[in-house]
Amino acid sequence: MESFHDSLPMRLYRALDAVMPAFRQVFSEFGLTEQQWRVLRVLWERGSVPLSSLASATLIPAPSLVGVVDRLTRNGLVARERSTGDRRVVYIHATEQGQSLEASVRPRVDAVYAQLMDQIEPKVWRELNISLDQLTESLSTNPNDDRSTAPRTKEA
Amino acid sequence: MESFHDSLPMRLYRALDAVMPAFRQVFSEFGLTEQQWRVLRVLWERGSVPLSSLASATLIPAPSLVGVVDRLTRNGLVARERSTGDRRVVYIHATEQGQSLEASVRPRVDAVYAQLMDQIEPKVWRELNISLDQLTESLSTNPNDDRSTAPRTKEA
DNA sequence: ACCCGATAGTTCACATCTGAACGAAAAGGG
DNA sequence: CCCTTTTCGTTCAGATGTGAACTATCGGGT
Repeated sequence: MESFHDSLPMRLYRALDAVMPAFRQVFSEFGLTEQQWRVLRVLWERGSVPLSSLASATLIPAPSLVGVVDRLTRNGLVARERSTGDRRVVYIHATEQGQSLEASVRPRVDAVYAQLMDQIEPKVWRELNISLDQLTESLSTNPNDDRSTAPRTKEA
Repeated sequence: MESFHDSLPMRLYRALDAVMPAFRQVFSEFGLTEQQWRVLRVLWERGSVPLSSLASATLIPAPSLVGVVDRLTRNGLVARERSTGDRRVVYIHATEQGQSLEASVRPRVDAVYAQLMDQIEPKVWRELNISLDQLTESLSTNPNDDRSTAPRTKEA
């Protein structure tokens, strides 16, 4: 039997607690929060993105994302623009100022990431990525399957 | 090179997003939040615990934990009691009502956990646990090591 | 006994999460 | 074309996260 301390959720939370502080320190040096950085990171990569897509790409729930975008807008880093086709959709894009921020922040964050990878055995790193993907994949494919009647076979 | 989507933090967040909703649904059936359940879970296991120990055991930062304990106290599930020896320390323990809750909640949560394990290949499950532990271990042991001068050997 | 640095719990300000609800606009069916 | 259902962004209320600061208390050294 498994104790609370060794449960999967606690293991995941501990891993994040070990990984994230180093990144957050860099973010704060540029006046950014973790979520604000995630938003910018996606906008740098994709240009203009509907808010709903931004939510799924950043893993920030929509109600939270509204506030994050509000504050980024107030700071002049991003802007909203309502779609002309589907007027329910709101596109978010980085402003000039938001764009230019990439050149200064990215290298610093990438350095932390490289340093992170350097502290871990490559073998562990690979297995960790694979296991995490398989976990997420398994759960999102068959969330509430009835395993008592269905065969254990993977249908992928 | 690795995209933002495939970075380790995002993988960890996605895993949690896949795992936790099923648990939270059970918690809410009993009027508990995830953090409240974590506190009770530790108190059931250890009896009376100083708030600082409770913080590290539940991975809830102290300032948040104060509020969580406040609300649990208001609901009659836990109680504070100041240590007689070191009067800075505050011990938290479950009340009768808090204790009795275990019998109804634990089985439900354990069932979700069993169902979770059932959706994952045992091999993946084992490797995931091991990898997560090694990651956390590596980062908490040598947070800012200079790997350029030190040998890569593990000192454990 | 007195001073000082460390510790435990707390408070504060601000940002984010969680789940429910809401209004506007679009999509689908009769 | 009207009605119903969905979808998208948003708002709301309550709970939690994050980092700084503050109080009471403890421990060590003098």
